[in-house]
Amino acid sequence: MRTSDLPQVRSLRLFESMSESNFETLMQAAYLQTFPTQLELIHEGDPADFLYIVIEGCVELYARSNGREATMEMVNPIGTFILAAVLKDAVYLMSARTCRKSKILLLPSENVRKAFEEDEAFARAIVKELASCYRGVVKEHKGLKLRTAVERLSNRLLRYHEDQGGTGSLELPYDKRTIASLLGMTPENLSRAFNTLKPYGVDVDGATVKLSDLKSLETLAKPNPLIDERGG
Amino acid sequence: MRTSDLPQVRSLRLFESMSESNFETLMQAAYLQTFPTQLELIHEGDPADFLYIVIEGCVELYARSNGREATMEMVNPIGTFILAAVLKDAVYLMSARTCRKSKILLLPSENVRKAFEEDEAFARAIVKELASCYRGVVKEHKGLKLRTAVERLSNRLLRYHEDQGGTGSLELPYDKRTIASLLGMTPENLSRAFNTLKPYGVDVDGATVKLSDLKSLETLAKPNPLIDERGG
DNA sequence: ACGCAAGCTTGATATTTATCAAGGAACGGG
DNA sequence: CCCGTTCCTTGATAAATATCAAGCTTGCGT
Repeated sequence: MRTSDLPQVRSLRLFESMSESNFETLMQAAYLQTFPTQLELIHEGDPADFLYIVIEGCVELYARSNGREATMEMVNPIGTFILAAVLKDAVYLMSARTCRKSKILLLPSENVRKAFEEDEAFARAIVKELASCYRGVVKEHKGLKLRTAVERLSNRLLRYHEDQGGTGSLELPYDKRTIASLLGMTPENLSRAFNTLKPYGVDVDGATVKLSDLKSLETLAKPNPLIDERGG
Repeated sequence: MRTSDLPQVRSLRLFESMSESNFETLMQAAYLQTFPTQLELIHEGDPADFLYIVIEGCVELYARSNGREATMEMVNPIGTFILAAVLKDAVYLMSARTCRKSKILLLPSENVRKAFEEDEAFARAIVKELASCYRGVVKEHKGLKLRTAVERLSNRLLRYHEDQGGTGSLELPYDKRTIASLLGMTPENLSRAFNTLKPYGVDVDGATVKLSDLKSLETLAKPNPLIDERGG
C-alpha cells in the first residue's frame, strides 16, 4: 500500500498502541483499493473475510429483510467497519456499499485475528473500539425507541450543525433519502418533517439547512447526551 | 461471596480462561447481594461503578427520554450487563432494575479494569463478549427498523418456543407490558397483535401461548438468522 | 368471602407514519 | 441546448400505532 496513507491509519486509536513490527506485518497483508460509487463491498450473510477501513470517501452500512431495506450507519474517514464479525469469525450482519468513489483499506480477517492474538496492545485497543461501537448502537436504538421522527431529525440537525462549527448553517452530508433511512423514516416523511420544523427556524435549500432559532429547535429536540453524544 | 456460586461465575465465557489467581483476586473484591423485586440497581447517566452479573432472578435494562420509557434488554442468569460502560469508565447508558427477587454479583469497575490490564486471557475474553453484545444490539436494531410490530412479535414467539423445547406451547417469560416495551410497542398494541396472530394458530391464555400452526406463523414471521439467531 | 389493586383487554378515536401517484427542480450526456 | 434521468416534494389516501377511557379478570390481603 502507499506509504503516504500509513500515518493516517497508524493514528487510528485502534492501531496507535500496536507494536511497530506487528503493525508493519499487518499492513503488508493489506490491500488498498479505490472503488467507484455505489459498489457493494460486502453482503450481509457472507463470511467476514476482511476488516475494512475507509481512507477516503464514504461507506453506507445497510440491511435488508423481507422486501425492506434500512441504512444502519454511515462510515467516514478514518473509520473501520465490521470489526465484530471479523473478531468472531462470523458472517456479516450488514451489507456495505460506497456512497461515492472511495479509497478503502482491506485487512484480511485472519491477519487481524492473528495480530489480535499476538499483540496485547492491539487486543486492548480493540476492546476500547468495540465498547465505543457498542455504545454507539445502543444510542441509536434508544433514539429509535424513545423519539418520534421529527425529534430524531431535529437532534440530527443539531448534531450536524455542531460538527460543522455551529455557524447557524449546515450541509446535509448525505442524500436526503439516505438520511431518511438512517433516521428510520421514508423520504416523503423526511420532507414533511422538514416542513414541521419550519416554525422552529429550520430552512432547507437543497443540501443547505439554516437554523435561525436554535433555542426553539433545542426545546423541541430535547437533546440528550445519553443518546446524542458521540464517543461518550 | 458464597463459594457455591463461584463455579457458575467461573464457567461464564468471560471468566473461564482467566488465570486462577486473577479470578480469585477479582472475586475477593466482589459483592454478592440479593435484591427485592422492582429495585433500581443503576440509573442511566451515573458513573459505572460496578460490573453486574445476574446469578439468580432477572434484570430489566431500560432507558428514558422526554417522558417516555423503553425496555432495552432483559438479562437472565448467568449474564452480565454494563460491560462497555465499565471498560470505558463512562456513565451508564441504561438503567437497570430487578424484575423479581434477584441475586446479583457486583464487581467494582476498578478491579475489572485492573484485571483487564493484567490478565491477557481476560482481555481477549472481553473482546469476544463485547463483540457478541454488539452484534446482539445490531440485530435488535435491525428488527426494529425492518419489521412491523406483528412481525416482531411473531419472531419473538418463535424464539421463545424454540428456547423452551419447541413443544407447541410456550410460557411468556415476562409481563406482557414488559414484552410490549421490549418489542417497541404499547401494551394495547401487543394485545391486538396477539389477536392478529390468532388466524396463524397463536392462542394466548395468560402467560401460556399455544402455537398450533407453526408453518403458517413462520410464513408470516419470515424469521431471519441475521436478526433472530443469538450468539451468531 | 369480600374488596381492592394490578394487569390485561377492548373499543373509540387520534396521531403518526407509510404508500401511491403525480409533478417539479436539478443535473448530466448527447 | 434539449432530453431524460434522478431526486425531491406535495397531495391524497391508507395503514400502523398510540392514546384515552372503560371494563374485565385475577389474585392477594384482610
